[in-house]
Amino acid sequence: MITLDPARLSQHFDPREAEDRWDRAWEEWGVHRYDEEGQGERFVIDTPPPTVSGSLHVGHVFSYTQTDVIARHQRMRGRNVFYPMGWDDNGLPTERRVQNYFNVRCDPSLPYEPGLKTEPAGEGGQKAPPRKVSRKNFIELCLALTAEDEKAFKALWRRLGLSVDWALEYSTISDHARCIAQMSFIDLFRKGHVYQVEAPTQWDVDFRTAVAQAEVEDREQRGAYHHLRFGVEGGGGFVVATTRPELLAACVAVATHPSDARYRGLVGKRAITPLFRAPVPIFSSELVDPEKGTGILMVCTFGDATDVVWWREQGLPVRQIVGRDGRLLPAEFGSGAFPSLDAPAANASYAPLVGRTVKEAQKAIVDQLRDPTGAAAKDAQPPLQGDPQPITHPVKFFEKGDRPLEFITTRQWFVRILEHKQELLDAGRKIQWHPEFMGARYRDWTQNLQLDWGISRQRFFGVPFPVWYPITAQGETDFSRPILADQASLPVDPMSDAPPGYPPSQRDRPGGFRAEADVYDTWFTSSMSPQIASGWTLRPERHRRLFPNDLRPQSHEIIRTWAFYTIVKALLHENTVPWRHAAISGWVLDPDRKKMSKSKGNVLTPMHLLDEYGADAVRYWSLSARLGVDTAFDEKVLKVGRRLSTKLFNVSKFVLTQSAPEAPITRDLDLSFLFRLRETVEQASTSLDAFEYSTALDDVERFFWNGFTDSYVELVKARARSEADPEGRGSAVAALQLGLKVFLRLFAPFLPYITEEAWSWGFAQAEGARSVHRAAWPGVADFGGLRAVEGGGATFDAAVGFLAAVHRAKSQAGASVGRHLARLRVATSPATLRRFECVRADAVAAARVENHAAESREGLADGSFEVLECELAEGRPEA
RNA sequence: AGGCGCGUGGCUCAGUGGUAGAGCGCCUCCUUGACACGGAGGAGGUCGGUGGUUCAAUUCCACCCGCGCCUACCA
Repeated sequence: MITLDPARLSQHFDPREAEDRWDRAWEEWGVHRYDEEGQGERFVIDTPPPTVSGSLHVGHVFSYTQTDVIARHQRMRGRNVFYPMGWDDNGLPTERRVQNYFNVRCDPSLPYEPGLKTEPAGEGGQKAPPRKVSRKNFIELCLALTAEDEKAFKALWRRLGLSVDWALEYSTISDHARCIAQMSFIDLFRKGHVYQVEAPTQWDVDFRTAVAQAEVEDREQRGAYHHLRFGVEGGGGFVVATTRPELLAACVAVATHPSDARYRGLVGKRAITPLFRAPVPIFSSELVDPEKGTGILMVCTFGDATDVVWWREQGLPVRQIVGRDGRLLPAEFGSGAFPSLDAPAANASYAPLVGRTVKEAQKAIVDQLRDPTGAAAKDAQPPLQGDPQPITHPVKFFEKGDRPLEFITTRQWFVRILEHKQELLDAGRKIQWHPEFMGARYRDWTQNLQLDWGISRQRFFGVPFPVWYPITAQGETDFSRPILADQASLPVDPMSDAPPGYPPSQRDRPGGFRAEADVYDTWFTSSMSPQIASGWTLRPERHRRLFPNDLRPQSHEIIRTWAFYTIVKALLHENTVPWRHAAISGWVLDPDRKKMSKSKGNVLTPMHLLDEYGADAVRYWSLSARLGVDTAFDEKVLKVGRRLSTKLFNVSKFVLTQSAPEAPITRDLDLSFLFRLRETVEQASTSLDAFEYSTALDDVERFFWNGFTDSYVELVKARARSEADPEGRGSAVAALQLGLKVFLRLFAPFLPYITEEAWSWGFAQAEGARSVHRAAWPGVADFGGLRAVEGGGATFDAAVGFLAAVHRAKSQAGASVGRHLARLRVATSPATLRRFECVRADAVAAARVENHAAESREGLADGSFEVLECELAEGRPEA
């Protein structure tokens, strides 16, 4: 029996101080440590490595807490929990942040400057032109800044009480992760799952890199149909509608629908473009929509994805006029690539466009098109018919980009995924999604795949391909015979390391080698998070124990990227699924139910919330939301969490300061309360096993509040202090302590700080578990040996119902709860009356009734009491 | 345009084939010995709309409306 001296306990709980103290204790004690040697059942979590260059967001707190509660519960269940934390630091977001933070740009042609000094650009620093730095200097800046960013994230995670095993921390740019990611490529290459090809690729002109289908999003943009009059060889003309007149010089064909009578006569002839007077074939295609525009359109290099399809199907030439920087390239009309019936005029028209951005070029060419001298049809009408007709239409953007994507022909590496669609769909069905409907997101995405996975990025801060190419004696790079790194030499940087069998001096020389300059798509590396954590080929035994993982938690917007690619890798490398369960968290919306985003300026940062309400309260808010449900941020819920935490503090103080001789639990009220508590334990356990933590929290909280603090504690208070009834007192105090001991453990995964604090006051020592987070999850062991009680929980309910009726009567009489009643007569159902007899003494004492009578009446609901007569006692007699 | 999710008291959200639930907010009352960072009581909803199935629908089905997301649409 634990008995504390009330004077030793502080008046209030100070979350700030306690959080710091317990965080340090947990780390010191190794409470969250995975046991490498442990033989017991494991529970392996594949934690999302956050992009550290992104800003801290309440959404982070929200979803990571939802994972943590599962980790903590599993640990208390006795599982050997593997809960790592990674940082996703490589990739464009970091490069962009470094560019802005230091006002620098990477120029790979520059030499490395050792000891380069850079200052944060500050607020007004953007006005100066960016400083060009070498690739190596740029990467150093990225590493330095991400190291700082990781510190901020880690501080938040620790403050929040995530039970991560920090010994398992990793970052996706580390040597270890590079090694795994390069191994991944080598394995895919050997199995024939990757290929490279020179092909039109969606290209961001600002970042100057290719992007994958998954990174592309549509944005509604203002545009305009420009009606351009084309000529036809042998006479006549027609009008196309285009939103991209600036691509006129890149026009390679004209297309119409086979059933469109208006243009049927044109098919097979050649059209003449205005201004440039290029003869281009007219063909028909089912892909043309006769209802759209004028039903006849120009095909360019490359206006959109359909242009790419036609280029392939029709064997059209390439007239690439948009460069990698989004500006128009020089072109010589009259040459082979750019035929023209009037080359001098064409070149005169094109010359002013060279070097202009797409947007500028559009403006310039529209002016030219208004001039009748550019007409291709010899009827003296200007090529531009009427004014452009404004429309809004969806345009593809890189999700992190600012200007529309262009299709540009480049050499890229791809992973074959289209041919594995069916296996990928099967894999999705083998994974249990929580909530289940999230599996549909994966299925829909996989079914709709159009392109293989482009993994080349023309960037700097990323994991390089472990690849070189031979240079022929004539000095040509032979991309068809890539040289792969030796597995044993990983990680390699082909820009500084030489390939197997070549001396470094042969770099970029005829007969020598040339490095692959591109780096991986970030997802190529982060899709290996389970393997990075397990060690994969570097630690095969360990990998075998940890993979496939048990749980992948993540949010729904990255199902098509992170979840998808991770499934791809597990399939292609080991022909398995990467995890058994995927738990998909929802989003935090702003109070108006709008998505939080930087551009809207409605993003909430979490630190001040932790300061104001405490980590347990912030966790409570996160855990009140069900998996997969988008939740509006609501500060009220934080207040509720803080109140719950306070209540736990106070009731723990009360329970542990009661004193009684060690005694068995014998009284019906006590046993009946414990009966109900046991039911709550069972419900919570079932819910948590199904990752339905919010239901568990709700059930536990409800019974804690209504059943324990408001009812049971009040009902036994008198007996717990009784001098006259030592047995009853012993039973009461023992039941109070058992109740508290169970509640602290039930709440521990949700509110780790306050529960640890209260646990430490006595149970830690008494139970031989110094941390509540390593104590056994409540179960049969706690309730074994207790006598079965007549009526089960209904006996407890009868006492609660009686107390509620008395409270109601007192309130209606304008009296306080503590006011004594001189006389009370109540009625209840016969069954409830019978049960009430067992708890009558406690109930009457708690209600402070001097003379009472209880009678039975048919027709009343079980558990409820009706007050028939009630008389307040005069004044306040001594208790 | 298709798919998915959501629509329950002022707010945020649970829930269920059988007379509607919680917390917050609001109103009234209470400083009692764990707790005023509290406690007791109360008011407040025809569960988005219309049909259908059923003895019975907020719950199941169909359609519609509104919101959100995903996918498609780029001439």
